[in-house]
Amino acid sequence: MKKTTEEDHSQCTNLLKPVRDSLDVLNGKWKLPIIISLTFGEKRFTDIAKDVHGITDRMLSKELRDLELNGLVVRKILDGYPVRVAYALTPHSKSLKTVIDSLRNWGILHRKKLNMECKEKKSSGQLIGK
Amino acid sequence: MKKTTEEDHSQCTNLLKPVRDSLDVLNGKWKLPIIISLTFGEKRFTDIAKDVHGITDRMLSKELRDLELNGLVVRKILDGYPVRVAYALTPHSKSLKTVIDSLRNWGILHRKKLNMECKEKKSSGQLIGK
DNA sequence: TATAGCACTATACTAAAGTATAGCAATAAT
DNA sequence: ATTATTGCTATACTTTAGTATAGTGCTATA
Repeated sequence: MKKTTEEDHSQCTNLLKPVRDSLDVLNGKWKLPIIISLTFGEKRFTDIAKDVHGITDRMLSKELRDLELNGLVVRKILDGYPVRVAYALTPHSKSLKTVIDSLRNWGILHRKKLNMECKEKKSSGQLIGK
Repeated sequence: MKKTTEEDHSQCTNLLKPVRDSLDVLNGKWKLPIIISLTFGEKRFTDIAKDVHGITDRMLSKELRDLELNGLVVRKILDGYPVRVAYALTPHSKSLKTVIDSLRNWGILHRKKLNMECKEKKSSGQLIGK
């Protein structure tokens, strides 16, 4: 193994910095799922909740506020009585498409790998606990 | 706004499921940064710590263990005295490259956007507080 | 002999993320 | 008249993530 150089380190920092900027905005269990739900068109609170299985109202409410503050979601008040609300993506959050696609593809790959390992263990009798 | 259909919902679920699989493995502030550090070659504990600015030894130790369990990192014991350890990516974690690239690109875009907003506010005198 | 590096672990703590449960004001449907 | 729906908020809580600080046994270097 060759020694880590200053050169390597600054190259690494260059890649790291923008990735961390992304992670700061997208962190947590729910933000990307909410955005994904909205990629299929603007939706109401309860419709998002139905898509994003397992989220509580409190979390959905909080995360939508966070996303709005970061300019990733807009809250639209639909005119008419009673007042209804819809959430939609912004052009900025639409640019997350490639991020979402790459995570989707990797997720599929990862699950495939897990299944393969599971089969291997079964056939060699190693399947003991977690 | 058209009503959310069953069709839409199952399409959404299809996209959501693998993304959540990815997020489950990659969640938190440190996992991707650690992996990024290792994309520049296998490294020792303290070298990773230098790249991933701000991480504590405890976190690094814990996250490396997690990543190892999930098959994203291998721990190599280098022979010789004193015993030295190096961490390296696996083929599986190398397949995260597209994920990392897309996050990097989006991070750059996001920061550009923030800077623009900041300038706008300055020029219209709205820069108050956070 | 002293100091620093390596690869950690231990203990104790704070802060943030997330859950559970309930309620509310308005309207719509039965 | 009753119940359900919508889009939330409030309170209280648990769990997980992350920080701070110290220490260990070893070796290499000055």
